[in-house]
Amino acid sequence: MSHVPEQRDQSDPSLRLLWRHRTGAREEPKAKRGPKQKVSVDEIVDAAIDLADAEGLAAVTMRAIAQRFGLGAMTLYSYVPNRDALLVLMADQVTGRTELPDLPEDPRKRLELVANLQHDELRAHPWLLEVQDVRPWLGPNMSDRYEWQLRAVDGLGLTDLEMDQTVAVLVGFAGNIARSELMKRRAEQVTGMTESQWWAANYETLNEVMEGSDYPLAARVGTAAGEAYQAATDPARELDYGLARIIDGVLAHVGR
Amino acid sequence: MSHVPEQRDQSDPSLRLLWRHRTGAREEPKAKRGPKQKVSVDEIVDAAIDLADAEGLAAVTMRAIAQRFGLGAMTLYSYVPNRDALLVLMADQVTGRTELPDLPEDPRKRLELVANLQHDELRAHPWLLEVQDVRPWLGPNMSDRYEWQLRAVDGLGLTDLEMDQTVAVLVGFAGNIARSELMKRRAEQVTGMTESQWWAANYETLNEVMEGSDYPLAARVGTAAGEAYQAATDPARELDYGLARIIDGVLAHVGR
DNA sequence: AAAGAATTTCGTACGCCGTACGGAACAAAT
DNA sequence: ATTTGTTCCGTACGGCGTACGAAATTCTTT
Repeated sequence: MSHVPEQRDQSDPSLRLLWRHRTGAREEPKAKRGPKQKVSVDEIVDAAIDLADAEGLAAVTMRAIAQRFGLGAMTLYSYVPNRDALLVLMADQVTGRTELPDLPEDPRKRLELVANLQHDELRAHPWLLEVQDVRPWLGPNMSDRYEWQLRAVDGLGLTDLEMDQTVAVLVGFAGNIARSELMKRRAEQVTGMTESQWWAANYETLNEVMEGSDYPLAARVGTAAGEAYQAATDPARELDYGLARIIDGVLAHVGR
Repeated sequence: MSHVPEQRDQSDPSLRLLWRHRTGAREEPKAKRGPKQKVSVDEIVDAAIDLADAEGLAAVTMRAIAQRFGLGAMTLYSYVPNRDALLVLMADQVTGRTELPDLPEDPRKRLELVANLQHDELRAHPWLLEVQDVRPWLGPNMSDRYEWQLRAVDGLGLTDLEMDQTVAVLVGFAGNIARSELMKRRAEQVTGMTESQWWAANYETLNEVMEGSDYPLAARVGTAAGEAYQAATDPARELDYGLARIIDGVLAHVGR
């Protein structure tokens, strides 16, 4: 008999897992053998998201998740190929939780909405910032998101390439704001002091150690920025300035 | 005898380590006891940087670094309090390696320079992106950098607060570009296929799995972007578009 | 010169992590 | 009734950061 050379399936196994819910109409529940599965992939992913929200991504260990269901650690591997795949599933699943509102008419408002939605989401689930480092994965909910983002920049007069890049700039900026907020929170948590307390505690040491160097602008601007950030009751609006400049630039580019 | 209540030193121990080289003129070499140290903090940090450059931040383990000097793993802890502190030292030390060029007259060129310098550095040392997550630390070289960045946006007519935010936007954008480039490289390394090979290998699966959903814009824009990124011989210039928009916005804001 | 004190070196060990492996329990197909 | 493919999961391996304490080394003090 002739033997077809095995044509190994090069396709990524995570893909089918990501799209498990809306894979083409013909689902085949096809009764499987072995013990009934005690939980579902969705439950596992949800539990992992809960854990990450509550205690950070580092707390999302296979053992910790399994324990939530009274399962052995290795049992998870019959639901998910490995931890990284789980992180991707978490990212897509949590992305699906925020619904995508209708886009306003006003172009500026549209672009603001794209950035703000991303920012709010990242504030609610800061661990997404760390997962992003794994892969820009294309799950169903992330695909929906991307399509929605493109709709927001559609019709402005941008080229296809510019549309993609504009979305990237907006989303990336929102991510940077979220990241800086996260770092601040983490710093306070690790040191056990607020930012101003830290500065007070290290004032002498800093003076002593920086003797010889001088930073006229940094000193002036730094304290100004410090006070402003501290005074701001709503730090979420830290992104207003940068966002305004970016949108100005984009709208000017397309001649509005 | 009266007893002063111990007034524990709340100052961060890493600070003195960071500024070890330019701490106030009065250095006290003050002969210490015990065996001579076989290496220096700088050598350790440099070795760690080499490792990170060559094999990524994950390869920077205490054991691996120690081995480079023929030392026991625990020996490093007499030079550096812990791994996180070492990462901060690495970040500051590598920041000191790129010299800060004179700033051009033209405001636009100044802002471009800030972003490009950051981008080039992150391309050369991608692990900096992961270290940033640890802390926005203020070492000597990072302070120099910040001061230089502020000089670049000084005199444009921005408020102090806006100066800080403008620098943050530029530097953050450069970081995002670097991050996306890094993810692309990593994806190719992990899958063992180029990006177009991956799309080819998963074409069928994607079609099958996305049956039912449709992404008109994403399909059009995605392929356009994909081809463009692939065609670009110099992907480093991926940042041109976003950078131009951001700078447009900033310069418009100050009325130039 | 001898004793004491402070430091560096580093072997061992602990508690984590992801996960490879293989056996047992189970349910469907034969 | 037997085979076959799954699920569940205990055990174990290698790797990580690092706490601890002993040994070695060097300066300070007697």
